[in-house]
Amino acid sequence: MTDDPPLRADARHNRDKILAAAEDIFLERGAAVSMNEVARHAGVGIGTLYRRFPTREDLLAAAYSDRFAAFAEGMRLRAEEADPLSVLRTYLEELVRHTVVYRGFATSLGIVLKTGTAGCIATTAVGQRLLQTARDAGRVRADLGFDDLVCVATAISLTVEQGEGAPARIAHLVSVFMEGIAVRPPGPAAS
Amino acid sequence: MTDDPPLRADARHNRDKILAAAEDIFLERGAAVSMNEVARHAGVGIGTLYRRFPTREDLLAAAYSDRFAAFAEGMRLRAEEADPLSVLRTYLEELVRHTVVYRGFATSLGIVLKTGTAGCIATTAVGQRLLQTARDAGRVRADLGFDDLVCVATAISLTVEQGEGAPARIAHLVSVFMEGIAVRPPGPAAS
DNA sequence: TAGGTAAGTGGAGCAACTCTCCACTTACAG
DNA sequence: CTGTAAGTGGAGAGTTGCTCCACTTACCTA
Repeated sequence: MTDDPPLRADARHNRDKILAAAEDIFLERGAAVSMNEVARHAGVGIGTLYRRFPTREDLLAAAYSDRFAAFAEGMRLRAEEADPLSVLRTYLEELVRHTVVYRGFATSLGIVLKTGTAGCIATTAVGQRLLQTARDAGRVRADLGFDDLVCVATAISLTVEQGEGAPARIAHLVSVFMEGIAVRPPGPAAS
Repeated sequence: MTDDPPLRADARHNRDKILAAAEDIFLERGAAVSMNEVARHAGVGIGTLYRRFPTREDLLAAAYSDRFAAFAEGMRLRAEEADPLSVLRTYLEELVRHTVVYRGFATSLGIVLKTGTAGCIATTAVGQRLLQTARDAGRVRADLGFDDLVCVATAISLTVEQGEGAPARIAHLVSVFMEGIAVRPPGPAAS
């Protein structure tokens, strides 16, 4: 969409330093770490940081871009699988798994996905496509939107973060969302 | 649990002023408003506010206590109704409805419910009881805990907040979680 | 009714944060 | 080599959350 003018060599170098430092420090101290600290850790001035990444979400999105791009590509390859519900479940589980990599990232997920980073665009696009496929196959309620999926991923990430044992809990909560709370009435088992 | 010593008359009066101001200002500006502003609006010093409510969650919980207490009492009266699923659905809907009263409260719901306020204790207790009843009747997944319900309520509150038209959307999302995302296999319609 | 005292008060002040602005520096095209 | 547009860093303004403590006051006791 926006093809920004190419960066000068020194600027590009600083950008890389910032991203490397952000990755480090977000992993270690969570996504709410102060911008000053990121700048100091990267060895650049605070002004430089803000010039390149005007908001925290921009920085988070950039730091996540590769991760999200790889995730989206992986899901794209599975998009044509036989069972669209199972692919959708995997998508949700993975999205949460990536979200909880940085502690405190969950609350920003919705905003970050809208920043327009390559990885975020790809993640959104493939998610919408998986949902559409499942909907077309009549396997998913017609009134379910992609925003609902993001909402669910956010909530699960939030609880997983502030609770203890993670991976099993993610699968469990995704399953609650997929299968519902109520027990299915015992009918003829359809495939 | 903790039966704190009774407050002096002036302290009690200030506490009431703070709660009234908090209610006002949370309604108008959301749950993230600054503590300074709450104190100013209440006409007390910031020190007084912090002495009485050491954390924002404590203040939120206190401001919500009456609301939650009334809600819990209402649900308690319906606990013996014939259909435990329908009561549980109502519980979820109401919990969300109360949560979205203050914009930005959703993310704190889990923490606030654990603060030990009378209303919060009652709300938790009645929710656990409704869930237990539904579980005993085999109408709800056996692996579903109260924390999961809170997680669901958080998720719904989050999307409702940032979306538009509210009450229908709440009912819709609650239904998504109650019945699941997947379309039911077309079988003989069980009641 | 007075007086001692523990409880309560308010706000100055500190530390930490976000973000802007601009005087200086530097890469690079011509 | 040089002009200049792009880039830099950090001082500083404006907000917060929260503490601390010199003062004030309600309430018990005699």
